[in-house]
Amino acid sequence: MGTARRPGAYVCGIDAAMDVIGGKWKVLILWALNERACRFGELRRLVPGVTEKVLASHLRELEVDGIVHREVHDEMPPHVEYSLTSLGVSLNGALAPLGRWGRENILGGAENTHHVPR
Amino acid sequence: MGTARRPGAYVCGIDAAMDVIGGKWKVLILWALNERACRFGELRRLVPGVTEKVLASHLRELEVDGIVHREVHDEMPPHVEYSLTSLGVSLNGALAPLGRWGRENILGGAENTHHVPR
DNA sequence: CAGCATCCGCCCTGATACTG
DNA sequence: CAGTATCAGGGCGGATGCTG
Repeated sequence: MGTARRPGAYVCGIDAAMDVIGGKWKVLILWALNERACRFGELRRLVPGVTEKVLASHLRELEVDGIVHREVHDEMPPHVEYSLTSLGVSLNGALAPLGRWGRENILGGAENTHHVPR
Repeated sequence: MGTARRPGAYVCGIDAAMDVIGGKWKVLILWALNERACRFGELRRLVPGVTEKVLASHLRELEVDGIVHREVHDEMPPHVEYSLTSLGVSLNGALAPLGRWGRENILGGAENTHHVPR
């Protein structure tokens, strides 16, 4: 993990993509941001179990990889909004079939069609 | 990683799927087996860089998860063939869009349409 | 509120050697 | 050929505390 690692050593498109989404919580972050832009604290609540440090580092990696856009509003108290770039949106689209597969074959329910749980 | 971990703690289908393909070499193994059934030694050559130990453990996890079928021919010398189950085939299908995304957005070429490189 | 700094620990991964 | 056994290392993730 860590943003554009293995420079050119990718064997196929899938392991290249896996490298981008390979963090423990990244797909959950992607999923959360798919609905709407979020602030840091929101994301922390939407991704249950993640710590501040890991969330911050994952967000930074996703930002460097061009998946996530980070917008700083210069206020007090601080206000930062994270949102998907168009690349992030397309990534999420490419992830959708995998999500469906997991829901149908690992889980079993029909719940959780698209959005992040509460 | 290790086969049906986080019992029921999945938040959505994607992280459930990620848990199945979360090993460092698993998608490459899947990709290789998508073409044809393979013996252990073949896989080792088709997945460049993987060690015997890790390949064996990944294959075992994929087997327990119902993705890979392991068939032992009782001969001398030993002969074991690995192939995808129908679940594995469907997983690979769900992985295809992600592979396309990675190829188009991380790599850049049009090579590597589907099969594992030499 | 949105982080960074530091320390720590575990699990995954890797190298090597050996066996049925 | 197809693994297992053993040992070792590293990197990712986790907990806590502090700052602008």
